[in-house]
Amino acid sequence: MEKVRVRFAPSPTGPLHIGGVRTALYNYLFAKKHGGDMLLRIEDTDSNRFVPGAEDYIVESLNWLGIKIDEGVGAGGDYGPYRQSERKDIYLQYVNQLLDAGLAYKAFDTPEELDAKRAEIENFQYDASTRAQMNNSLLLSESEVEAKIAAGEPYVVRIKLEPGENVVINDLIRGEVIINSSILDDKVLYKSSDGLPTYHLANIVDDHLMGITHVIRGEEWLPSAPLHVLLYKYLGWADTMPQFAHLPLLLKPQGNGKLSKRDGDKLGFPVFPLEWNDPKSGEKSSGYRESGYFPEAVVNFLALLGWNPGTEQEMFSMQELVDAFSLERVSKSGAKFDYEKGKWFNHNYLQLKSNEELASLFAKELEVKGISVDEAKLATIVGLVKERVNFVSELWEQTSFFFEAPTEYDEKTVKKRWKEDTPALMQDLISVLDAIEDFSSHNMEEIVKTWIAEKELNMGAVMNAFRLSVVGAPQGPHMFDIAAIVGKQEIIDRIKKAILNIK
RNA sequence: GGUCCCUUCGUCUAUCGGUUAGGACGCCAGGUUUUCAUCCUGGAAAGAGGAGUUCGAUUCUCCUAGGGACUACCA
Repeated sequence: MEKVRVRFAPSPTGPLHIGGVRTALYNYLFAKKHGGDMLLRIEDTDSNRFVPGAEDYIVESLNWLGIKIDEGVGAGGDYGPYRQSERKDIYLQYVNQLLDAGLAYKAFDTPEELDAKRAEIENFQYDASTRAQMNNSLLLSESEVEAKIAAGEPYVVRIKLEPGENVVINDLIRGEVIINSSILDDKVLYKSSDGLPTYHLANIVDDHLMGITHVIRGEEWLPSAPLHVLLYKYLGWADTMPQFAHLPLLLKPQGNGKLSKRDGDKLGFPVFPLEWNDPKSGEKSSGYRESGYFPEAVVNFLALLGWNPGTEQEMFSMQELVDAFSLERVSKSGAKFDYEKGKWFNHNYLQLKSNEELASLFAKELEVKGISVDEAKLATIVGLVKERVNFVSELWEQTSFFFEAPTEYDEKTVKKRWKEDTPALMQDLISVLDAIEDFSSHNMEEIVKTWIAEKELNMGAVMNAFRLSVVGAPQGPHMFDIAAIVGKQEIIDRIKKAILNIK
């Protein structure tokens, strides 16, 4: 079997969105599963929609996620250039081939004329039934055409489709899809205005020239797949046409429609892998990376949206995904994006990180707050609370009391746990704590518990008031672990402060 | 409107004619705990509707309904 070659071919019209990321991921998994190559091609044939920075953004995103590019933009290779805007001459050659073969023609209709036609005729379509009413080379003599072009009249090249043919697409996910060519229109393949082809032509030419074996793309391309099949045929490449797989779409969690770039942060979660600052509008959109997601979590989460291994395993490393992946197990229906599940994945990956690794990430956040803590100590603290959080950014609210004394005390808890005799009790606790030499968690616990037992005190009354004094709220890890880390003097100070300030 | 694709718990999904329709997220309850969280245990929760094929349909076929995509000199 020939070597598998797949491509991810985004258009640099803005940041990559999460659906595009999944398409890239599935391409990558498929390629690696079969020992093949993953190419990155930039489809910048629409000069009007080009956005500066988008290409770098795409490369950086894939890099962050661990989707490695074997060939193409940012990686080089023997089939370049990999930017379509740099391949003008190549496309022109095939445009001419189609023109010469009578499989395409030049059309001079202006956008205004086309709009007028669409307004005039309901469901107007530029095809075999209407092209005779239009302004194109099929109706003009060669010299007339040349004269128009010489006069600088812009034109487009349209494919000349024959009606009544059933075009069969053998989709690896959907099976056989049959579409009649009569419903297709004479799509524009090339624009003289900028000398660039449209997606359809560029895509087929590049996939062919680059030896692409499998085209794995979003379902939005399914309706134009027959056009692509026909183009392979027109260009004489039917024998080596790649296989197609149209992926189900990622849908909005609520409401209707597919997830789109324009959703930005409106949905309450990022739709981009990395933060994006729009150079035109100045608008900033959040990214998964900046929101504190681990790339492994994003990859794992995305992989399972539309694909499943057929087993009950949910946690997958990239390598495990590669090993388990198959297009047969990609589902056919669109998947609503479930942000909650994404958080759960991040939670799980966070648990897998070492305390030291998390501490060093957390240290950066503390630095911003002007807090510097010994890394070993910080690792201990993180270890105590990490199972409570989904993100490193949530660590602060779980640990702030390790670094600063509470400034207020949770009202409900005060009402419930701070009774008339509590100040006296806390005063006694201070004496007990003050007398402890080895202020380790275990030793402290033994001494305090013995004291409680001997004095026949109420464990809950002591411990809850103790916690309220130190933490300010009814939460947090084991009380003696907290106390050992915070240290004797500070603990005593906090209890004193609580006695003075509560009520 | 037209064409195509799709349809199992709220969500992601398993099931490739015979199952008490399974798992996960989320939700609820109970347990553990000095608190909260974690954790453990349990629970509620699904085959869109209608025909047909079959001894037997969630599974195959058709119709209806619903959802989605496409319908640009955008990709």
